[in-house]
Amino acid sequence: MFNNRTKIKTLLQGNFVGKEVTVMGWVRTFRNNQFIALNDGSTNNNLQVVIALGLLNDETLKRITTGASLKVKGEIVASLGKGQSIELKAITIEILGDSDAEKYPLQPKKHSLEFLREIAHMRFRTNTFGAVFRIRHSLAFAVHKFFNEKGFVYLHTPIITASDAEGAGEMFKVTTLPIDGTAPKNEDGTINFTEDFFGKATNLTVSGQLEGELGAMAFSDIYTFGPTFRAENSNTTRHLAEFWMIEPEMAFYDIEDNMNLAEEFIQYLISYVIENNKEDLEFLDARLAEEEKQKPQNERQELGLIEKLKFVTDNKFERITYTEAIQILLDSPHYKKKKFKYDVSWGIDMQSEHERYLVEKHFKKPVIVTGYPAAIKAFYMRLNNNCEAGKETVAAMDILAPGIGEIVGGSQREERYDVLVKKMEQFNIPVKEMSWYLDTRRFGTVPHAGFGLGFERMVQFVTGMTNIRDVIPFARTPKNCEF
RNA sequence: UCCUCAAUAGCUCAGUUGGUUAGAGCAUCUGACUGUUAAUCAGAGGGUCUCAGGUUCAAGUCCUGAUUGAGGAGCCA
Repeated sequence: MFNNRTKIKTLLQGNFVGKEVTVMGWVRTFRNNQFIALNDGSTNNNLQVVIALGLLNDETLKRITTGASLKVKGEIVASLGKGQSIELKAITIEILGDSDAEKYPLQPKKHSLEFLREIAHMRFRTNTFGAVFRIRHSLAFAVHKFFNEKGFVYLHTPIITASDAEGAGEMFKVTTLPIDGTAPKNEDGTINFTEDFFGKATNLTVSGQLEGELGAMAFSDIYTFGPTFRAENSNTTRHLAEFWMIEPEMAFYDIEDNMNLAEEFIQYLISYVIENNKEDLEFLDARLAEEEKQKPQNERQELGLIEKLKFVTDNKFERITYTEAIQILLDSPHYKKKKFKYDVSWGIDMQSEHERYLVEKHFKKPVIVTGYPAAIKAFYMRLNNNCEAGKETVAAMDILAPGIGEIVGGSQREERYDVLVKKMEQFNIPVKEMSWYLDTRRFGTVPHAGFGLGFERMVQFVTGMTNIRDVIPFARTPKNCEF
């Protein structure tokens, strides 16, 4: 029986002084042959275990090394030392698992994030990653809580898909055919997929949106939350080959409703973490402040992490149209001094530098941009009424966050059958293969909208971690699929 | 995929103009120390200088290529 122990979080929160308890955890440091900093992952804080002189023989003392796992029975007492309010006076100590100090990679010192990434299987045991992944959990839980409270249905859209019409980037192929060149071929030399497992070419999903729309046409409001795959050769701090995405889809919503929901959603998620991960946020806040100190003054963030999060929950997001955004850029001193690498004019797909300027320099808070040119956005986005010829726009919305860039991409969907089919033809989408999608527009079509939120980018925003590979347990990126 | 930069002890990094035996802090090991806070003090061990070529009397240092990593760009969430 192991489960009669008390978690360290519980001990530090409650009033246990004078009580006898059993704790289990891993040694973070062992000082003076007397003080163990024990951590069990329930909280960022350690419990100090005190060993009285003579309790253990020398041989056992030597086995208490960084990383070893212990079972300690003892009495909770008010701490004599200054760094903590309570500590555990050990009665018995059992070493559950030794940790060879010469080989254990984590030392009681600061490690670089790059090094910890290489030992991702061990990095959960550090303060930083402990905090990051407890927050990641809280965010995931809050996602379900938010939508459940609003009556949304959690829909599991497929991970293996035959639809290649989404156009959201390169896909990973899924097949059971041999890859050594002996796969069955058609007369023209292409692979004969009718002999493949599914009888057709299949891929890992790049988005659950199209299937999500089918659900919304019955349940009114649905959301998906699952893994998503992109085979792009992207080497950046904000892209992964395997990531998690949340895609709500709502019937009887227009673009305005969509924006309201997305804003409320993001603010809810942040508030949940502020309330439930106070210590983890405080740790990350201090860590970030320390890092900021290393930077030259003009590159430093104005707000600390917690201040930034509170600012986002307490203030409305800025809402502007694409046309207004372009005008702001054209009027900016930055543009007039020719500091943009890429030119600005109506119709361009805004570059990172443009989005960063709007969010980080001009507004200094999350910005929702709507009404993008139809030509640069996906086929399913609703064409706006009364557009000037040659300046057609769609009811798209992107939410841009400081430091992260695009955190949400969404739109009101094109519900008019004729307009949608015409759009698909323009975008070279095979109308025939997509008839299941078009059925929603044939039978009881309604105005509807939805968006996709990159979960890891959200975790980045909340934790202040600058590299997306540090907010997912085991990052999959080009040339990297360890563990 | 493109651009820039980097790779030296377990980790973080120094290594001068190409020159003799490649250094430091932390970690580890040995010893001391029983109210420590990434404990402290004394001593010791620890190197295929990423890999493959090349230039040179001589390469950690210069050149070419590869690999890996970081930052930026594109693609996007």
